[in-house]
Amino acid sequence: MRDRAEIVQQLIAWFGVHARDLPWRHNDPWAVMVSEFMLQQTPVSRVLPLWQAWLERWPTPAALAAEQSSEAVRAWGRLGYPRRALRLHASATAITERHGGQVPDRLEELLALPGVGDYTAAAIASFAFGAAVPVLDTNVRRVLTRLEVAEAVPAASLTKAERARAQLYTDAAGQLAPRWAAAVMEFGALVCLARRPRCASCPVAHACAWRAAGHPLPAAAARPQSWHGSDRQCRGALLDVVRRSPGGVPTQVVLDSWHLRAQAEACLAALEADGLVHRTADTVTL
DNA sequence: AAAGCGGGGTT
DNA sequence: AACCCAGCTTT
Repeated sequence: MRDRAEIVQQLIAWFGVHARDLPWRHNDPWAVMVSEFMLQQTPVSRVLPLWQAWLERWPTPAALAAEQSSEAVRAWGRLGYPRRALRLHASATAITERHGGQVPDRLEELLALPGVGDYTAAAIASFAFGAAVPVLDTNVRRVLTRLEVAEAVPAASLTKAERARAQLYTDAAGQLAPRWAAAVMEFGALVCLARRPRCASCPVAHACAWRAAGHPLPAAAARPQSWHGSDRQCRGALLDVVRRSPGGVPTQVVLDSWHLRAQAEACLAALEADGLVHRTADTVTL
């Protein structure tokens, strides 16, 4: 019989010893929210310096909402997925207008904010407000899949079974649910690693079905679109040219920064449609 | 369910 | 060169 309460207790104990001292863990809900946006598909090490600069400049949602969204895109720099900057700015505006400038604490209200999905809503509710909700990020999905399903990698998309499983652990944690949420995520990030898990220093190896099965390898994953020459690389290159030129850049300079004219035209149009750049007669601005 | 969206560090 | 990273939105 699986003793989830024991696993919860052991990983919380592990967390007490090994948790990183990440700055957003002892800051206000807005600071937590900014960190969650930046951490979407982005490693902690790259987020740390930008998060600090962002909060010094915009310490509240109202402060960010008072700026043009283009300033948010510029400050986002090369963190990646710049639409996150637009969505964070739009969320700050919504919080200022609809929530009196305070980050909401209910899942339903959080989910209504642009750029906030299931994971981010649960993370803010748990980490900033102490809500007893499952927080299912890529780390937690991997940990629970290995513990109970005996597979190295979770399914491509979140399943009902995973949600139900995560809920069992949250229930088992009781009052310690927020602590559990932080602990199991940290455990996935530091020990139960995707590539080379450190099973020798795992406090719950005794309960791991994947380990018991002999660490079967994952099925070969589908190849993503190659980066070199992709629209994503093109968009990033074009946006970087615009971002580094206060006051705007001639359209021709932007287009000439990419080696394929047709692709550059299409990507610039897409960036404009996304609201990441704006075009006047013959110049491009943020 | 699958595709599109960034960028950089690690292996 | 492939893999990975505190995902969200649209189709």
